[in-house]
Amino acid sequence: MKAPKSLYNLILANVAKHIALTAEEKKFFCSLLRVKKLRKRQYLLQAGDVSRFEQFVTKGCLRAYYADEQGHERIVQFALEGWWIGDMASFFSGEPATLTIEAMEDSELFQIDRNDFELLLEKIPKFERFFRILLSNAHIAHQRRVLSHLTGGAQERYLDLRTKYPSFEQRIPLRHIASYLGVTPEFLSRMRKQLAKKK
Amino acid sequence: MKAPKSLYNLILANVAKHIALTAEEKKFFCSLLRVKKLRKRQYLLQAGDVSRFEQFVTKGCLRAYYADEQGHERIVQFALEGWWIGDMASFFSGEPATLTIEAMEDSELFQIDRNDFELLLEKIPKFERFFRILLSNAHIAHQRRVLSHLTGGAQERYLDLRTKYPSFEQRIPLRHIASYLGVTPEFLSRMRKQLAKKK
DNA sequence: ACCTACATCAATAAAATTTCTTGACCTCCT
DNA sequence: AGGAGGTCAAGAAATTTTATTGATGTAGGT
Repeated sequence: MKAPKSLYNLILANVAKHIALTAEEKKFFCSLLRVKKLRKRQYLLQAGDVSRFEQFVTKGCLRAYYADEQGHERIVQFALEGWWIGDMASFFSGEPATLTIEAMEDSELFQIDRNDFELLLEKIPKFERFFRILLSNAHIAHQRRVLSHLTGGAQERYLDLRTKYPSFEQRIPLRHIASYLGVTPEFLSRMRKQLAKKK
Repeated sequence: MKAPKSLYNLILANVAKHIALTAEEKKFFCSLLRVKKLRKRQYLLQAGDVSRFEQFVTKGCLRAYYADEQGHERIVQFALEGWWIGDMASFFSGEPATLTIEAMEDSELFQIDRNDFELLLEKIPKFERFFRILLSNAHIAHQRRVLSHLTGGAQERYLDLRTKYPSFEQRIPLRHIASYLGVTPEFLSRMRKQLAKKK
């Protein structure tokens, strides 16, 4: 270990939500993690590069987005402390990433490398379960998002986001929230004004 | 070719300063180049990563520096349009880079990859000469810099820089110039005040 | 034909960040 | 003792990034 203990506690607590590890196992797991620091606006991953890591955020705040040729960005995920983020597709397949991941604040992450990841699953099969749960949660959340786009209006999505993640508004620039919601920053700005009036 | 012709002209002109190429050779050379775009503050290379490319700046402005553990940066090179930049040590040896290279403006580069570089030298041996000249120029400049540190004061170095590269002051933040000169930004600021008074 | 829900573009305002300058006070060298 | 230069803290200035607003447009639903 070469990171302060408290950081490991954060990720261990995250793991403990789904599987129970022995002291030995915890130690082994932590030994596979490496710390990565990013400055604000720095890319963790750029579309086109291969993603060799999955990561867990211990500090800061990142966004993952697809960018089309015209430079239009569609944000698909935010990640704050305690969240996992990465381009799974590229990580597992070894193909170039389609996602770009960028730090929105100075951030710190734990990274686990593709090989160590395999090693981990081999040594501690319980992690299969852990990552399955992670993935399935992500999948469910994704489905919900798609659904909300099909059924509801932007205002509804905005309110949902606000109640579900109240901290976002304080930490994430509005234009990024707009991109996440699938509207323009201008429109989000107007929506907020509306809502403020009503109350 | 997939970049506008004028960009190729810039790099071809640079090459032509030292060696003459046939149309065929030019075409081959250009075919090995790939375009890389960087946003302001983005790293081209981070200390610790392996540098797989050498690059030629077609737009923007970058700096290369060593950072010590305390985060102190010592700038060793600036590169504007028409300059080559990279961590040769890492490029040739395959060892992790000790230099960090960062864009100071949104920038565009041509990159040539290690393998293609070898290929180039093999196919067009004239490039041996070209890169030798490049290297030796860099070497000479480096020697001069060391010398100026041993003999002269900071003011002298500053004035030299200003006459040699007048454009620097307009494009490069003073604190970077200070770092390049080996003084603190505060001290540089005072030196400038002094000089302004005298004239 | 007329809403509603949203987009675009341009201008401006407001906030945040980065850069530069200054003052006060060291230190080392000769 | 004086010159060359450093550190730290505070402000001022410049630049960049974000957010807001107004004007105007479009597509789909009723």
